[in-house]
Amino acid sequence: MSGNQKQQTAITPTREENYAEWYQQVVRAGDLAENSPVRGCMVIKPWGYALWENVQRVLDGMFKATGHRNAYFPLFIPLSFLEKEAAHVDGFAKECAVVTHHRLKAGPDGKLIPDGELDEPLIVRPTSETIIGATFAKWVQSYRDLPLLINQWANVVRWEMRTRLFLRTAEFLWQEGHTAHATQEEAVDETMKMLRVYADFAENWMAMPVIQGRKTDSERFPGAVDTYCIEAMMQDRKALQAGTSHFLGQNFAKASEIQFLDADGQQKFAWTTSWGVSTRLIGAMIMTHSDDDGLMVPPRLAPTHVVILPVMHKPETAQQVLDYCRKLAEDLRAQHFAGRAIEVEVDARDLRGGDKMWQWVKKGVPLRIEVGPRDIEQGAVFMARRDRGAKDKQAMPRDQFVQGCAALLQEIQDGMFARAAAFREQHTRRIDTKAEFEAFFTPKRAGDENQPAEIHGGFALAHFCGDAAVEAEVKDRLGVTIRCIPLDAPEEQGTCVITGRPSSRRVVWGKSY
RNA sequence: CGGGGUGUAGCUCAGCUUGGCUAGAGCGCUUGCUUCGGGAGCAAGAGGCCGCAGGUUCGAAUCCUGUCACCCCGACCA
Repeated sequence: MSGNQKQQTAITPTREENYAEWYQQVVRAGDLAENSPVRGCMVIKPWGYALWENVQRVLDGMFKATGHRNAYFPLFIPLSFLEKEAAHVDGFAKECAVVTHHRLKAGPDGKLIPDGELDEPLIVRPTSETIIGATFAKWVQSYRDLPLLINQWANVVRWEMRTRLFLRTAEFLWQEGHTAHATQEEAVDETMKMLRVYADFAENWMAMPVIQGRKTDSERFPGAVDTYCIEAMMQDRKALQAGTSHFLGQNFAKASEIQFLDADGQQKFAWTTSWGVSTRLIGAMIMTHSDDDGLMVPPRLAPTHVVILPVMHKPETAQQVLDYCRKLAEDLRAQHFAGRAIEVEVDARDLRGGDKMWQWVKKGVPLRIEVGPRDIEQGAVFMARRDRGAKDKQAMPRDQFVQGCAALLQEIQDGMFARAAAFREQHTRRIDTKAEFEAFFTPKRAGDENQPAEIHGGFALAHFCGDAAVEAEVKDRLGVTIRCIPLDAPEEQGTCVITGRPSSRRVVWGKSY
């Protein structure tokens, strides 16, 4: 062992030491993504993209099962489309990438300069309500054309000032559902149905507990009547909005003239919804589950469930070990978990064992199996779980492992959810006084006041009088916002934690991403 | 767009204040030996127009001017 102190964790700094930097290092160590030459845009690497593909696969199945069909709309949107809905313009105008030319020509110094100015500039979609609305207007003529249930998988661009891999990038991948309905009731039902789909996905696939709720007016999607969301608590106790579902009323239908002739012979505007989740979910997954040894992938979304590490440093047994591992992989692949064959990788790369093992730890693969000559003699495997310590390994009979693998994966999945739920529970507090509320969100500076804001706070369940000015003041002063008004919040008479005015329901307050 | 900062090897950086041998370190990479149910040791090696363009000078990574890019702190945000 070297003179340097042995590294205690695979990731430095730890979450406690510097949470933001820890996050960056987990992304890097997990080989998920990296920054690109284009400011604010990321390169998603194979392991990170495989996670996204699993998110896509599962969600796409859920969308299809609820009657939606995929389609694809243009990346470019005529500038005039954005102008059609006033609130929508306000919300997005400041972060639009604009295309003004369609050609390049060589300048005098050999540099390329834009040429061929467009009559009407195009914006790169920050979201597609307007272009899809214009299309729906053509598709919808009669009540028989409704409901129209469309989803698209796409990239969008929002020219953000500050970006962080997966959490906020200038370009990101997402899905956006857009639906049109004959009645308000139907559209509201759709909005809520898709919110539940997201909550189901977050909890049962990502192992991430979420609060379903409605946004206050100030946090609402530009142009929507109501915005609903799922909010999750990250390990720094900040809230992350992981998905949104909007009831758009007739706002966009009127802006885009989505009209139909109803059964009663009346010409009516449709009622529309939109809903989306993005690659931000990968960021949510990272910050919900990872530890100071790196990523921990929920088994049901893992690109690889089991990695087999052959111990082959003795040439005379190497082939035998490799054969045993390949056969083991084959037997495992015949098993099923969460609707697909168990994914197994035999890592026979010519690397030293420790390096290899730590790479997989940092990528968060749920199960690692080490197989050497000794195990083969005993018909055993040496098994390590990602949700336990990296050195915590146990020998078990090979066949028992194969038979029990799927159950073990589900056990890990359940354990991850339980751990995240307990964490959220631990940092959620019912608060009734202004003093306690402010103390909850004011970082205690232990000793060193130069220290960046340490991890503190969480979710405060407190009454709110509904005054947007109060909400703005709290945001300004404490950096705390109302994450949502929980759908399951019971009626409860109380007084606003800030103003003392009467309130009938607690809302969720927190700092957010 | 306001305030601050940085550009030197694949990565993280030292060197610059006070100009001067062949531009350095750690990690990573390649090769060999020894280790190895564990992120090992020793040795050798590859890799740089010192962001770019001018200028001052016998001589510039270092000083001057310009320029470009990026980072951090604010306002905005899935």
